[in-house]
Amino acid sequence: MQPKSEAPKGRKSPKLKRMGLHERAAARMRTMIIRGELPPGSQTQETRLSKELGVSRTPLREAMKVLAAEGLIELRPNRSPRIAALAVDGISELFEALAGIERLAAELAAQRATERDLARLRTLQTRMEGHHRNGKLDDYFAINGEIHNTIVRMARNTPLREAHETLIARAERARYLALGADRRWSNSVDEHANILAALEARDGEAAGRLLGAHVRQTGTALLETLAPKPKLTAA
Amino acid sequence: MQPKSEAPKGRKSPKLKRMGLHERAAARMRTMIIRGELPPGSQTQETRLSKELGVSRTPLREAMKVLAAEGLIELRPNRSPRIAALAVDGISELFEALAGIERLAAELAAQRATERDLARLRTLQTRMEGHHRNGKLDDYFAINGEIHNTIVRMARNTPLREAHETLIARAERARYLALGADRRWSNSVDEHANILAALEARDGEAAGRLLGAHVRQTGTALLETLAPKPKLTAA
DNA sequence: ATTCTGCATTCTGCATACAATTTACGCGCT
DNA sequence: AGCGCGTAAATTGTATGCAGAATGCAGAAT
Repeated sequence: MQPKSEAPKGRKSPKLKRMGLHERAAARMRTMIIRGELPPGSQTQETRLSKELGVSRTPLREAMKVLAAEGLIELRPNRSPRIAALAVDGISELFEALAGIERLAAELAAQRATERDLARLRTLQTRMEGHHRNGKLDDYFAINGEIHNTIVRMARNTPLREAHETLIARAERARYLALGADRRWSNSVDEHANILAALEARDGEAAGRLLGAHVRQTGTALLETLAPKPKLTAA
Repeated sequence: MQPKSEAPKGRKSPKLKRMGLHERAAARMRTMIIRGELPPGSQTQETRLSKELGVSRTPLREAMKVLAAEGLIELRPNRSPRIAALAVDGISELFEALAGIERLAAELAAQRATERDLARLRTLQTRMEGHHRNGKLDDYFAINGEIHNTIVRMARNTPLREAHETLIARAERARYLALGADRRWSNSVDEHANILAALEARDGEAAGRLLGAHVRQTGTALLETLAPKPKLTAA
């Protein structure tokens, strides 16, 4: 991941103008993979995809390398790239790693957060609670993710943030499968409130412990909704 | 994620034969960057490098994307890629993140290590102590790194292992600068012994704490030897 | 003397063409 | 009929050519 670039994920960013073709191809493929339009385990043909995306094979291949580094696709020599499978084991490991990273981030954030950071976090929390009350699922999820990203940024550690970003990309994918099946809104809101309180108290150990547990629970909840159909373990 | 773990990083792998050109270019550039043959902050020209490596620009550009994802080079639109600078801040953050990851790995490893894992670790520790007594610096470092990697693998968490790998690549680079300036051999050996003991006792908290502290100390020791010449902060 | 402007050069970005490797199919053999 | 082999089609990997952007330089205007 490029250390400097602000939003390489192209998440509805207003300035899509100044993006190279391979970046746009990568962004497009990312969302396609996350949304399941490219099913896990399926094979991709360069010529077909390049026509579909309206670019030539050269930038497409470059995009493939990027996505492979993010763990979204799997590259084999002289063979068609495969969309990475999303096995249950993989999801479990993924959220475990994510929980560990965010725990560390929270510990550091508790030490380094500025008042401005905390204010921003409070604002987000308030907004999220609003969306929670109004039942606005999409907005709720968006703010929720932003809170996690904000905490990670508050840790003021670039490599950590980058590692987090790549893991988040994969997690989004799993989350999309359980689309809105997250029935633990209330728990989640409360947990966020507790984490915020710990950060404000500069209690890094507690903040880390709470955030880690929160992420782990999110993962297990997600796994439970996916449990009835574990067919995702593509060969 | 991927059930069958392979070694896409091609770290001096014995079977270099079946590697694509872009992989070989990436591997070659990796070592060049780690060894400082491509100085931090310097710019790379595609045509020049492609001639130097004996490949065309296409696979070289693909290799660039991979290295950028690993954080070793920095890509700017329509500009020459730059070898990532190694600022003091960056090194500090890097080892901080690395310490966090390895702490988590040790905690998990304490739960999941098989007897075989522990036996392997004991063997490595013995060998390392041997190299330590004989003053064999290179071998010592090799075994040392292998111990860390082994502990991370013992955590049985693929995403975590992958994140660790990319961070290690950058750390190797910093370590190369302080080449052998690590005067804390004895400390390091003892610390490793304590970590091993904690793992054998299945005490995850202690193992994590010890390993994290160990990595942090390695980082600070490295920074101290680099302190007199902080010129590495390329613009 | 300095700065702005326009042009020429150089380099990146992309597309296309070519080579190598894999996969598919059909023929012949057992 | 089943299996193995060889050839052809398809697909990935690599090289090259061309267009657009950035950089450097020269000259003119202030």
